Amino acid sequence: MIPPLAFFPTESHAATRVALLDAAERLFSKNGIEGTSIRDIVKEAGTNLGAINYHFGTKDRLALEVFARRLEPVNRERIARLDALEAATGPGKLTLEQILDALIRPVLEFDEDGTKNCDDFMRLISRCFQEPNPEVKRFVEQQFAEVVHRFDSAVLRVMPELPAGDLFWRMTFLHGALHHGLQTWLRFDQVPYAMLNPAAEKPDREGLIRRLIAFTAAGISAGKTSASSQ
Amino acid sequence: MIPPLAFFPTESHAATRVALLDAAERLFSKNGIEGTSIRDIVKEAGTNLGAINYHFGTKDRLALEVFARRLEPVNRERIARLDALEAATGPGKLTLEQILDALIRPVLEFDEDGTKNCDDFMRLISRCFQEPNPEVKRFVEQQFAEVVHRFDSAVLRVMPELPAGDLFWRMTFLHGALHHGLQTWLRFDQVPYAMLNPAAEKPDREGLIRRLIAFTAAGISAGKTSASSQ
DNA sequence: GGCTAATTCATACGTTTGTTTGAATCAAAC
DNA sequence: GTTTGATTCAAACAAACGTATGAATTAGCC
Repeated sequence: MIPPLAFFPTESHAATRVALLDAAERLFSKNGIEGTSIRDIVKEAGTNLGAINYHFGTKDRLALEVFARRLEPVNRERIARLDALEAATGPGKLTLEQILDALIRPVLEFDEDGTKNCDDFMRLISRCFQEPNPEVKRFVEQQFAEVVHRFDSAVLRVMPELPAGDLFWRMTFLHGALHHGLQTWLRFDQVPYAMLNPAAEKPDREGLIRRLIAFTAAGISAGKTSASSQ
Repeated sequence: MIPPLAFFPTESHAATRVALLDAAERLFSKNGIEGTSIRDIVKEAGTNLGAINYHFGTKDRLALEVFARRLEPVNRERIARLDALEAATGPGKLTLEQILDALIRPVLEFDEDGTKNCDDFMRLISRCFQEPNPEVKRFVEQQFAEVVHRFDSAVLRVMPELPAGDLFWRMTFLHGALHHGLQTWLRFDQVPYAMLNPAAEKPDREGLIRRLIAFTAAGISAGKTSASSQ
């Protein structure tokens, strides 16, 4: 019998389905997609091998849904915050820090609505750009393209003197800093060069956001005679 | 017969050995370690399955040597350049940009002595922090710890007013920007949001280095009243 | 040429992989 | 209480996996 595969997250019509997604998310974030077998997943989810075939068909589609389930809400939230910002203050009146806050904060805060397992997915986010799985990669990059386009425009409006070619690379560096910083923050207690460094401290979530914004805002406005704020 | 496994790169006593390393490097960078089978590797290297057992024993040790072969020279070069810099000008007289140049340039330039396949390994570098293989991970982080320690001290000397806790995170962001930027630069022609953005251009190697240094130097000296140079 | 050690090769072993199947179980409707 | 459709389960499939083995082949030295 052909599994009833609605293309994307229809509804969590079965608890088994979300248990599988959670288990896969946790194991993928630890061992990667290729490094996780569907037997590991069903064992962690406390169910059976056939459940994967029934709910997702193949491992590849399961992987795709693992990413889609989290990535879509995060990116929707990013754009929604930017919209709200531009609606509240005039589009030209924004500060760079406000824009970066809308871009960065949803990635670290998207468990506010009660979503659990957010740590596991945050680990996944920083990994998703190097995922070799072609379906997953295409989805991630397509999602990403939309966010980049919106935020590029917003930054350009508050920094009209910045060449667009420069902006592309600075936004690329920003995302690298964001993902690697997030990864290091989440695994702080297991990162040897963090443990060995007595001066290194793990800030709370808000502290990390503040540091990220300070660093990337300065990087994006590099070359200007003075930092954009403070 | 037990394979003659000297612990680390003894000498490339056999052409087959380096052919295997090259092939593994290329395939690992494309598909990850778990996503690459040793059968793929020996096929790419034009040799036989037994060759891996003979030269490396196991796949895990092959993976370790793939990383060690390139990472050690790169990190040696980074520290050597910093040493040379501090020897030439007094340790206190350095600029932040000079220090970052010593940190960033060797990653992008380490094929000067004729090492080929450098592109493949550059792709690997940006991936090595999320490698689940425990032996590889331990090696990478240990290598990294030494570099971080040396460069943290150097930066602190030119920016004595920067709290050491801030420095740790800013250097973390720097490495994220470096690796993700490198990854994007190498795959520029395949990155959809780069192709779709008419303003995005792929600079030459020197241009990428210049942009990276400008961005990270500004980020590290964020909060100061004026940018450190230019 | 003949001996020795190093290297390559074809082949096989036991596991684990993703996927499939068909029967068992469950929930709700009639 | 029986029927129906959805869901779970144990079992099995072929294929691919990492590893091991022993015979061929090669290269260097006497």
